Amino acid sequence: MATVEGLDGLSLARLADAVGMSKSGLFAHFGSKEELQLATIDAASTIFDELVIEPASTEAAGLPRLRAYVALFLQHVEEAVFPGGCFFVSAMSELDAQPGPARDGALAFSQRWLSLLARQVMDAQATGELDPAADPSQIAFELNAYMVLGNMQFVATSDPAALDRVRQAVDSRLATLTV
Amino acid sequence: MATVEGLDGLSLARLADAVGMSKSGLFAHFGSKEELQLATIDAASTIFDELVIEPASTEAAGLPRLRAYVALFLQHVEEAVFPGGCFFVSAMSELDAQPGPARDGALAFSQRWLSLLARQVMDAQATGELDPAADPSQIAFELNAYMVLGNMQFVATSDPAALDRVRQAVDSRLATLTV
DNA sequence: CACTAGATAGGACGATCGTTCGTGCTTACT
DNA sequence: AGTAAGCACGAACGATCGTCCTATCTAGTG
Repeated sequence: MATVEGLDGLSLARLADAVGMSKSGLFAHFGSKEELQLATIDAASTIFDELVIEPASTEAAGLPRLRAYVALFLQHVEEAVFPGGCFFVSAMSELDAQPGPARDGALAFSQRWLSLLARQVMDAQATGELDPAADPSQIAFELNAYMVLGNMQFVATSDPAALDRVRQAVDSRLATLTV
Repeated sequence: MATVEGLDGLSLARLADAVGMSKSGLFAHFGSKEELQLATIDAASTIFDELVIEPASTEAAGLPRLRAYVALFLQHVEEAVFPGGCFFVSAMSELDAQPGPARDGALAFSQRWLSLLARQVMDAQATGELDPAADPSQIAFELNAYMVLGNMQFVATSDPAALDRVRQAVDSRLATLTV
């Protein structure tokens, strides 16, 4: 719900109704709306780990795992695990100009995701799969950019072609780095 | 204000206070909050045109104008014309999962922006500046992706390095297409 | 069985939301 | 001078917001 209405636009009453609880009963579990938002970010983080990060870890470090990250990310967007697309794209867009614990939590996750991508680039360089002259952080930024925009376009248009653009962009970018 | 609090999070009372009017006096000009949001999108569209699109039209069609689009976009982000970054990145992120006239308006602008970028790629191909084998829409997608993510990171971190990443990404991507 | 801790419900609170109404003030035209 | 139009205002509306208080129910412990 937070990916559709926003972390702030989601109200206690609607959430309580959705889970079949009373507003006060739900509220008692968190104590404040901000705590609920932080718990929501934690929950989304866990889901993302389970659906994207952990499954990719079965692939060999380097290029295979990097491609698995991209494929699993796009899959979780296309399958509408979150109806409003990637949770952290929604959250960062909403919170990026609003300092506070919620923004810090979402930002920390985004940076962890970026560093995971960068690490796979580094590993791919170490194994000789990718050009060692490239800046891993820069490549991670570019690949993530494709995924973020593709996610937004897919949510807005429901057109899987947006995700195909991401795949092609990733492919052609990695091709320029293949030795 | 809409780029910080969101088009929905912005309330009539706060806006009226900010412009030194009464809530009812301001409201009378629009008739409903949705009309205010649509007028806000129109106003932001005009500002973007004046600061980014029109100034770039003095550059020659093709590669020079394409680079001007990127440079002016990054400039308007860095100068915090909108305190929450590019208005349409904020708007699309908030509205992408909420069908309605507001989303349609923001989406239309985004697609116009993308088509402007794609047209410059086509012109650059026609003038022999860029590889004619590339798909202009695909290149526009990739360049816009850099700008969108760079915008989000800059707003969240206030670190101009995010915009430098965009510049480098654009440069290296265009370099692969230079004949 | 008595007692306690925890979860949930209902109800109410003050604040704020978008919206409506009635009114005074200014401006411009007859 | 008289009048109509438009603008801005204060006040209030019902709805919804986050939050708090209190009561009820259940599970587990002695």
